[in-house]
Amino acid sequence: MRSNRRKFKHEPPDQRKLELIEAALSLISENGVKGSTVRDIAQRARVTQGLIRHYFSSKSDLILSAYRHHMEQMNGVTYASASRLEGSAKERLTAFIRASLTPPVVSPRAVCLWASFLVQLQQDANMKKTHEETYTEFRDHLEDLIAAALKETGRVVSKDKLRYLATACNAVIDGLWLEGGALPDEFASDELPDIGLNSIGSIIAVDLREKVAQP
Amino acid sequence: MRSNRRKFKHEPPDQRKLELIEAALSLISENGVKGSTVRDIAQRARVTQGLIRHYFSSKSDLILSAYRHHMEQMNGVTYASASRLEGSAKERLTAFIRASLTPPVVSPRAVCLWASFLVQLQQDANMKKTHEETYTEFRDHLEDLIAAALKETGRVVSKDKLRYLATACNAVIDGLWLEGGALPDEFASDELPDIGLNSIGSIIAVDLREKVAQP
DNA sequence: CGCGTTATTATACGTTTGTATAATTATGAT
DNA sequence: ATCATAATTATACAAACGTATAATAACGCG
Repeated sequence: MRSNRRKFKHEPPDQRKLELIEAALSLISENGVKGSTVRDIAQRARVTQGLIRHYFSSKSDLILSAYRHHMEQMNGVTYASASRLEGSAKERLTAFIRASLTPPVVSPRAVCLWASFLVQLQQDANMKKTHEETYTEFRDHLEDLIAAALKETGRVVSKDKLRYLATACNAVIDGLWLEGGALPDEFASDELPDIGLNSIGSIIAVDLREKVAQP
Repeated sequence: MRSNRRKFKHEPPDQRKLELIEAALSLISENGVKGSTVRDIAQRARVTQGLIRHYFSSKSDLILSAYRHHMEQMNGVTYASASRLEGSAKERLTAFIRASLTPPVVSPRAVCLWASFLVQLQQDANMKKTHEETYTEFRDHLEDLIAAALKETGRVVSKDKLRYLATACNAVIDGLWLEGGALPDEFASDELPDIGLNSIGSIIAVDLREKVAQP
């Protein structure tokens, strides 16, 4: 009897794992975590469902891996923008804000993923831990950049005041990020970073507006 | 033979319906939409699951009703704060921002509900319509208040500039709302409206501070 | 080429889910 | 008190779900 079995290729384990994670993320952004079944995820990755159990001990294990991967990617993009610059503290802060308010960080996908994962955070202690780590990391990074930018202009602020400013700036970034991702058609391509730089500039009293190229 | 059947009381239909909606909302804020089964919802409302089908044609009908109820309530609280004031435009804008950044609008429950519903918006056309209506309503309300406050100080801005300012202010409110709800322990009771009033005041160049408050 | 290993497919199982329908109880009008 | 009606409970069912296990095909190594 002829075999009806699907043909398949052995992929390097890390690559297959990544494919499953990518399939999971794209589906979760569309249907949420509970709305993304292991069968759906396997189908999108073009494998059969049993394979998921071969690479991940359970569905929630896959979800956690996908969450970590996504957060690392988002934060990575943002941090890289600020750290590869050799310029002034003000320029690094500007680059950081700009990266936070530009695709791929700002995107419907990212907002939907954030919303989908939020529900799980309440129930999965491992995810909650990952969340707190990445959030604190981002917030401290922003606080350092603000402190450096203020110092650069000769200003010294108390620890409390610095925390206050970082919280406000962080909220502005989050808000713009949220709106930009939730309503992608409402904003012109440069509008979001523009609003962000102006607003944060107002809050910390540092002019972050980027000048037109000098003659 | 003695009946094992549960005793029950007839409730006024509207009240029972509201109880089911409240049970649904509280459960959705904990477990998401897909994570809240009709059995769970019925149990929290202390009725049996069949009753849900008696009041709602399907689960998604109940979800839509719950979403509408929640949004009306949130917007209602905010609008009431600004409209019952007879004071200046600046005072009304301040009250509006303050209400948007104070419980019950700011709360873990509200943020979780927002996140849970966001996923459904992509798939349910009725919910999407309700969403766009309530969002536009809020945003226009804010824009009107900003316009009035600017006019009060003798300033006139273009339509585009006004839209720009409203978008930025809206984003600040959203961001602070998000952070306040997601991290309720990070903020002292008056910190959130304080940051909001300062930041928005900076953006539109109107001093909204009610007292000497900045640390 | 043959062979062990493991990546992959295929099938099966028990539970939960939304929905449908039947059976009963409470309530208000007569 | 009785009766009709609406509210509520109880039960049933097919589909979908996460998980477990068995079968097979691809691959690297001798």
